[in-house]
Amino acid sequence: MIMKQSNYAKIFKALSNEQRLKIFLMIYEECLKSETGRGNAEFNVLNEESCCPCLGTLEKAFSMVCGCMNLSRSTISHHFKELQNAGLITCEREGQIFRCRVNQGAVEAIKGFLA
Amino acid sequence: MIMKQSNYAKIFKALSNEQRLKIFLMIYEECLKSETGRGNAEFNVLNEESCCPCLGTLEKAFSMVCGCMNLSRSTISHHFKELQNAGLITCEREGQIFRCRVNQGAVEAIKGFLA
DNA sequence: CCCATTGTTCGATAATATACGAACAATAGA
DNA sequence: TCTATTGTTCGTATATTATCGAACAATGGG
Repeated sequence: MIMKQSNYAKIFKALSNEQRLKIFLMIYEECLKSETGRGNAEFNVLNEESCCPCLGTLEKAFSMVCGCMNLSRSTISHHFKELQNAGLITCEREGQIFRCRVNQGAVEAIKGFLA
Repeated sequence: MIMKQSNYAKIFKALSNEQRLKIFLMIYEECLKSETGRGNAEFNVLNEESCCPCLGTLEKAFSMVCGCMNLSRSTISHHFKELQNAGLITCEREGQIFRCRVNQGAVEAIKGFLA
């Protein structure tokens, strides 16, 4: 419990929507890959239930996410915003590139929730 | 990730409401106490933001929870149900005693979410 | 400069969630 | 048996969320 209860509630709310959870895990997985330089089988959660067999890099995140989830662009945009508001990810735009990163602090908080 | 995504979404949904999170943590904390035989300062999350300085045992859970949260009994009952539906707790009634337990499987799942 | 692509914002709508009080059921004690 | 307590269920009101499409803004390429 390394964070206020109300903050945990916010994080959990962001992850309580299945679509958003999926998006978050995509980004999380991508971040892991790019940090460790390899795909970690443990995190290949997407292949199981999701539809994104050819997921590239999350730098062109948005369109790919759109492509593989049956949601409109406005909805996806909304979900990205929610994840940002909950402090789970940060997104920045560099020209055409839309770069997403998982917020390490949030990851630690989640890991430390009941630990 | 030791559970299906959709199950995680369910768990997070249950914990996404601040009142319900508080209730869950009360039960969690009580379960820890009774298992280890001592209060663990790390889990005294309730004192921080909550209102239950004299929390006894969760065996008479319901009324105490009611007493220290500003919610009607029907609402509390509803929240308990939600926590049960998400698989986070189990409740059983023994006469007047309403005994709650945290579901250990769910705890493991939460701990294993990003681990 | 025009176009295609990509993301945002707005307004609408349908679905879900939160909460209450009233009525009810089960239980223990007087 | 009557009563007080405790939890459940039901109907309802209000608030929040999820989603869409349309209109818009920014960007890079031709």
